[in-house]
Amino acid sequence: MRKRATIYDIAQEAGVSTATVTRVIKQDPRVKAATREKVQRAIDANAYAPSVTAQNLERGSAKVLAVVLPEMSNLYFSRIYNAAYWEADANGYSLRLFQTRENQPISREMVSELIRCRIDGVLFAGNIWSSDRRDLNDALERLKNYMPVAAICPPGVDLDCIRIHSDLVSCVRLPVRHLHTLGHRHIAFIGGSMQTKDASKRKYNFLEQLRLLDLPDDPAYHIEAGYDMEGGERATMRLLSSLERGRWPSAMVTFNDLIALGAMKALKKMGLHLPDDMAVIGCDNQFFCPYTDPPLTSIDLHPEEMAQSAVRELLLAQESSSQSFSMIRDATLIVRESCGAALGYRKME
Amino acid sequence: MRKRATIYDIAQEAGVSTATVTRVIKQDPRVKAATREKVQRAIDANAYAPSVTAQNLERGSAKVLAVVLPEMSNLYFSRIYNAAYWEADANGYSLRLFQTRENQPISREMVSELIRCRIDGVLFAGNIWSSDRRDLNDALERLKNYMPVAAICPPGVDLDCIRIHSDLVSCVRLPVRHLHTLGHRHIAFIGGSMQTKDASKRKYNFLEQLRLLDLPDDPAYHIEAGYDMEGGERATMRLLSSLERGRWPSAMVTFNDLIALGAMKALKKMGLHLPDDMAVIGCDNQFFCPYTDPPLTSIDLHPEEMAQSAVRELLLAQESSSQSFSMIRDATLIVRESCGAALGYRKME
DNA sequence: TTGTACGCGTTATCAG
DNA sequence: CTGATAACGCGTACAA
Repeated sequence: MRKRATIYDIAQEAGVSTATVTRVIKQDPRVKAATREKVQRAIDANAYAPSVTAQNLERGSAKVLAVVLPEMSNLYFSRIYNAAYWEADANGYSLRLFQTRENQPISREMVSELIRCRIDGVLFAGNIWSSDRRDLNDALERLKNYMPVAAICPPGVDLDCIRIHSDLVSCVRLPVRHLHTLGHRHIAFIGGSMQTKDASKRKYNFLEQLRLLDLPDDPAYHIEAGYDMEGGERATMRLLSSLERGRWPSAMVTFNDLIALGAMKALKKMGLHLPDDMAVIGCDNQFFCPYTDPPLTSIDLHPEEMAQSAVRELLLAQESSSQSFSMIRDATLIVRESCGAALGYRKME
Repeated sequence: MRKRATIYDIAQEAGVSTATVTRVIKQDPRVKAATREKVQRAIDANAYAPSVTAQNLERGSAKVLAVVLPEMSNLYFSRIYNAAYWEADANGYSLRLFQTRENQPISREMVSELIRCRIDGVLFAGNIWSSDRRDLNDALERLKNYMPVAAICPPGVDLDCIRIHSDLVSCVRLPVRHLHTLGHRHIAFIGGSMQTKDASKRKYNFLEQLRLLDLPDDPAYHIEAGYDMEGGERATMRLLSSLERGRWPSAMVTFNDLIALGAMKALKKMGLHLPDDMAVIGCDNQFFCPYTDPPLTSIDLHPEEMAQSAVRELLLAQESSSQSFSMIRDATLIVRESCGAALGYRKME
């Protein structure tokens, strides 16, 4: 491992001052061609590159944004990360990822770490909103003293920071209306876990939609399912086995595509055929949706755009210090074949 | 945005020197209880936390590892990242992700950036090995002057760095033997793109296996497919439509699970039924494998363990400067139902 | 037990 | 056009 050359070494070797070396590097025009060349030679000879750490200290900022996410098992989060990464990159910032341990919300240590690292702005996403409101607000208040804070969160979360909301109304209205149009009247909601703000919001909106469309609401039709395939599979088995066949719903709206995947497996195991015997709608429009059998109709929440906006606002907030901002990106229904719509089905009851 | 307190502010407020403040923070026992308390109060009052940037400058290292990956669309890479993240974390290091643009290999700028940031060790993964060997070696040589370098790469890559090899022999031998055992004789290989070291290695090993098992080798049976579902779907259509029905293979080994997903869709579109009409084996054992229809038999390359080893060796190499190391983690066949094995099928010809 | 003074590698300011 | 020098925030000898 070679010893790193410093700006002093270069200055000495070129017989100039450090200031001149900096000027050469910064392409400052007011430096004699001969001098420039001398310095450049020394730089090349030593493969010299200024230390970012020292630059950061001098500048008083490392030009780093942070994104705090629950462990990136779910592709939804890597989409957020990716979009944020390139948006930061485009603005000359780098992005550091902080992962929270297994469903643990933000810890005090993580907040400290964020502050100690002199992060220039932080974006939160994922279900950290379920944690104790007091703790969360404390953490936020502490952070806000030092950096702009943004969150991708359900609408109505009363956090005092830049809020980018996913459209949890459309997110459930769209599928319900779609199913209604196709003639379905008995629709189930297979959701996350209801302690979560996100899931409970969706369930609330779901019931609201049923009411609006004058559809029957059977309490047995909304059921917790966690956030992954296993959860979806189990929840579906539970739902169907707890009801006699005649009371089965004819369609299911799921919290996300992973749950839908599990649900579809359960349905197949029960001998049901999609979309004839059961319609299914997922959420997140993940990469595998076109490749399930049948291809899964889903909702796109546009996480990339949300992340991009978040980063932009974070960067803006650094100067204008307008810490308050709130926007909502509406959801889009992507119709495939898991409800039969693309096939021209129409449910008759 | 509050002005950050520095160690000077604290020292002044507590009426002591900066050295004492440091001692209190570092829990140095040789400091009078009264003084300690005074200082601690000042620290708390200002929510003071030492600047990591300054610490880094002083220490001469930021305790950062880097991992260079092609854009994380493929879950395979997030598994690597995640494992590396926690292993680094457990050792007091943080992990920075550098993504290469759309199939571009390592750029000169990225190498410079790595050096400028005083990264303490870098891990490469993904198909950057296809790039011009000269460029790659230059980049590596340059990097190795400043930090240990590790790579997760196909066996036989003659890179002079810490090499963690995925087992590209077992990775294709296992599926071929499995299929052979089940009575298949006409096996196709739907692979990445053959300019890639990885894919061409696998194809080579695939042919080797056919020879060993005395199976017929039809050139029409190996076909490029890229790396995603679309590629797999197209390749499969191409394969089948170019052959009259009698010459169709009875089984397909695919480069990865995404390709398998696409292939399964194509097969269904052609009216083929799995596993009766065609057996399929994927690679990577991704999360959705148990949820395809039928559940997809796949190979686990154990990317997590490879990443973990890589990080460990990187950390070790910092001191011992033993830059050369090479290990191989063998692959595991995960049998599900896409070949009928779990169902007790046996092909008769 | 505590304080002084310097180094870490840059950049910016001000003088020349 | 170029060179000293202070500052960035912290840790650490060394001294007291």
